[in-house]
Amino acid sequence: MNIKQLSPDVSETQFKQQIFFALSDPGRYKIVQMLYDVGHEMGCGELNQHVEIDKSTMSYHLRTLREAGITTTRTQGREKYVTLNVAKIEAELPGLLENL
Amino acid sequence: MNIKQLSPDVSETQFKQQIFFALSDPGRYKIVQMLYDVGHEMGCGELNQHVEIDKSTMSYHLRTLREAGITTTRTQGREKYVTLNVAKIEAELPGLLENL
DNA sequence: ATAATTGTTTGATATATATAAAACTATAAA
DNA sequence: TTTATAGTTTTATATATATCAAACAATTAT
Repeated sequence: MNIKQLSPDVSETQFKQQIFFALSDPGRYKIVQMLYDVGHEMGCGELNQHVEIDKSTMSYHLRTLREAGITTTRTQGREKYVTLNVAKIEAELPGLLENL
Repeated sequence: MNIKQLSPDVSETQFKQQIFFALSDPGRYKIVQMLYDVGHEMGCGELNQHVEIDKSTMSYHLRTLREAGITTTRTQGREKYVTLNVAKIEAELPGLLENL
């Protein structure tokens, strides 16, 4: 039994709770699911084609995910590409993503 | 590849999202964690000793969990006992509980 | 019967959240 | 340089959520 099981770090628990919060919303759930399924980064516009929500709402959800450390964003020209931080999520909640 | 992976049932996704919602709150997170760790039903009062929140707030959270199908409640006399529906949760999100 | 207990419900309240329109920023195209 | 595109931020709004005090219901103890 490792130390993590005896007393999980507050920030670890916090990250888990942020993941749970993110996945409790249908829009964000679809975004995360989509990103995981395609297995690579996606442009915001591309994402928007698959998850039909207003662009400002999409931006709001993407910011939530980004600020929680669940995704990472890369800018190229005027487009932005979103990546799901799979390894980071798997480190805390192994097997979660594949069961969405 | 089974049918579930191709098109997960709406209600399954809904149940998952309810679990995520439940776990996004610190109080409910602790309740679920405690119930999982002890491995058997707990009295509400007993739970309240371990998770320090107002009794009415506790009741509110327990109702949320119960109505989401995450827990089951049994009444005996004037006391109530709460059980975590481990099998049901594991069926949708295997490995989740052990990683809280 | 009266009092103590166990837990729920109601009411009030403060805060958080999701949504979308409109204005805005930055880059690329014409 | 003007226009179009991609995405963000602001503003407004409606709804959801968490919290606790107080009243309540039900059971058990005195």
